[in-house]
Amino acid sequence: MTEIKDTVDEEQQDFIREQIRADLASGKVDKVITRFPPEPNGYLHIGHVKSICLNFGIAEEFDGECHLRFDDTNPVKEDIEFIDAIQEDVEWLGYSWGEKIYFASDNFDQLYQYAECLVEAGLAYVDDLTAEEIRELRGTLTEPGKNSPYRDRNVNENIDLFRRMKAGEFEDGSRVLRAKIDMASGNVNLRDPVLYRILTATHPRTGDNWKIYPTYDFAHGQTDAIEGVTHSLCTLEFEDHRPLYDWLIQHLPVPAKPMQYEFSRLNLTNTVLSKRRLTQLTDVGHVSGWDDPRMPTVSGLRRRGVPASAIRDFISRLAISKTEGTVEAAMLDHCVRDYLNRHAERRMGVLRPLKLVIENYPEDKTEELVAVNHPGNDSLGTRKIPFSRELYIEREDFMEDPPKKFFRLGPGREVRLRFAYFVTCNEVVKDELGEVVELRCSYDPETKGGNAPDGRKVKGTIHWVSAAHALESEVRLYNPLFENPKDGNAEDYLDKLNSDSLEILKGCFVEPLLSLATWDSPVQFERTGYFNLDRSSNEGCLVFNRTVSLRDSWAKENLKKNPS
RNA sequence: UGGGGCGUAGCCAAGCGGUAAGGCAACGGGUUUUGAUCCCGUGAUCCCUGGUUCGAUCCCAGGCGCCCCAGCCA
Repeated sequence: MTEIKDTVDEEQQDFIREQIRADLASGKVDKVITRFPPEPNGYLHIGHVKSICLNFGIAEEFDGECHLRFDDTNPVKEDIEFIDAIQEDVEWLGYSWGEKIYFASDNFDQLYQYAECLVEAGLAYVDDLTAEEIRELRGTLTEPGKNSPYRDRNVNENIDLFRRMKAGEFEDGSRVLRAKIDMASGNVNLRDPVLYRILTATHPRTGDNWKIYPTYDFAHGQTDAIEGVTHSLCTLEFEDHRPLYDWLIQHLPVPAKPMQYEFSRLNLTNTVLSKRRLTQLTDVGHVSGWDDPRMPTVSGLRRRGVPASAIRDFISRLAISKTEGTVEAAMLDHCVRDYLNRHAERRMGVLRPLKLVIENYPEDKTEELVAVNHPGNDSLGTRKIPFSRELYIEREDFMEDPPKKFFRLGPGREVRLRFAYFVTCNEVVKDELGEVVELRCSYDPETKGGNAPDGRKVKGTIHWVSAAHALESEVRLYNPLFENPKDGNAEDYLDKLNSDSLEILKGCFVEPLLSLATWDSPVQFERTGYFNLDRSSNEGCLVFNRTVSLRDSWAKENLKKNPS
């Protein structure tokens, strides 16, 4: 291990940055303004992080700014809880939005004025059709739509009706404001899209002031323009909306002409990244909440112990492109391990304990052995670990009838206890069921620290914990939400959930120093994985989350030999 | 003959007419008081077919495949 480096930021190149460089060079824009526009109807997930890193990242790189903007145009779905959670997540990821947080709802007055402009210009009309009727007249993907009978109302009548919609004179759903574009367009978004609808709901910010709310299409581009956004970056599914985005900007007296560019969203294997589905998982109770450590949400990853830097590193290895693909979860795991390997201090913890008694070690003796906190980074120092006659080792580090290539403990075999002594197994104690319950061993006092003066080598080194000093704790192991890489996208994804996604281990033992653990101080339990303290932990019962396991080529080889 | 996109190794991708970067995964090997880390090594007739060109992953034409759109969701 040579240097500790969290991010490697070379000049990133992608078609969006290329476009920005060109716009800057040509003088089309002199300051880049982007925006991250979440709708506060759910928690942020790692897919959103791609957009966050892109938008905030570009602002940093080009010395511009990125607005955190809540796209709060639909009060029936949105909630203050999500507004707060989203801010916390963006901040935790390491981005700042300056003094001002933007809300689409800040512009409701201006947006309304713009709508009247469109009506005045004869480019929008109030339609009395029901939602079903509108759908029927919209045509299909291969057949053109038909004009609404209300399409040719005169300007005065439209203005009057629109104002009365605003005044709350009409029922929900009874009327909408539509743009007058082209019912025969091949692009369905241009077949007189709805701009305003009547909604009776209390808005998180504007309360009951408004009876009508702008749709995404009407609010988004105009809000971009009002805020001075220069590059409005969104995902591929909005590509079809760009003509409408441009049409509105072109026909309205907006202060700027933002441009929309689309990139592909992030898809990850073995999980699900659809907000609708994540909402369902939490609502139905398949997981404990939005921050369940199995969730691909920012809060879930955080609770699981994934550092923000690792997430950002992962995103930075992704490319911004227009090709839709699915990134393997192994890529994320790699980034998490890479960061944690460099930063996490090492500790010892025994997940599935097996008692080991050193018969030639004094009953009343306790030694303090020195262990390094990080094998590749001396600056992290050392610590002392108590050692005594009775220890716990990992059950899987002992085999009664071990194969040749098994380097660990077995009857008559000698191994090294990490940072301690060489120990040899003399006797295996079993209970009445024939299960191994204890190992009787002897140690070599000459091997203190782990080296034999006579040059004798052992092939295996195992971790341990002193029985009298260890802290009992609970350890939670997490596995993917879906065993099959693609099942998160399956129609019946709920039926395909991995029933082993959470494994709770009780009666684990960890070294005493772990009493100082915190949720944001990741540690490596040597030879097993990276862990952090769960927020449900308390003094009476420590609870650790396994963030990610260590790579295990031994286990992998065994899996190949006897797949089960 | 609806519209809009996309197609480079198992996965993500660079490439912008001069003869296929990089990362992940996988597989070998070395070091190792974590079977971890680290180090070294191994993989492509660029969806197909024609055309333009001295030369095409890149340009043109025609196919094929995949994705998105018919919310008063975003």
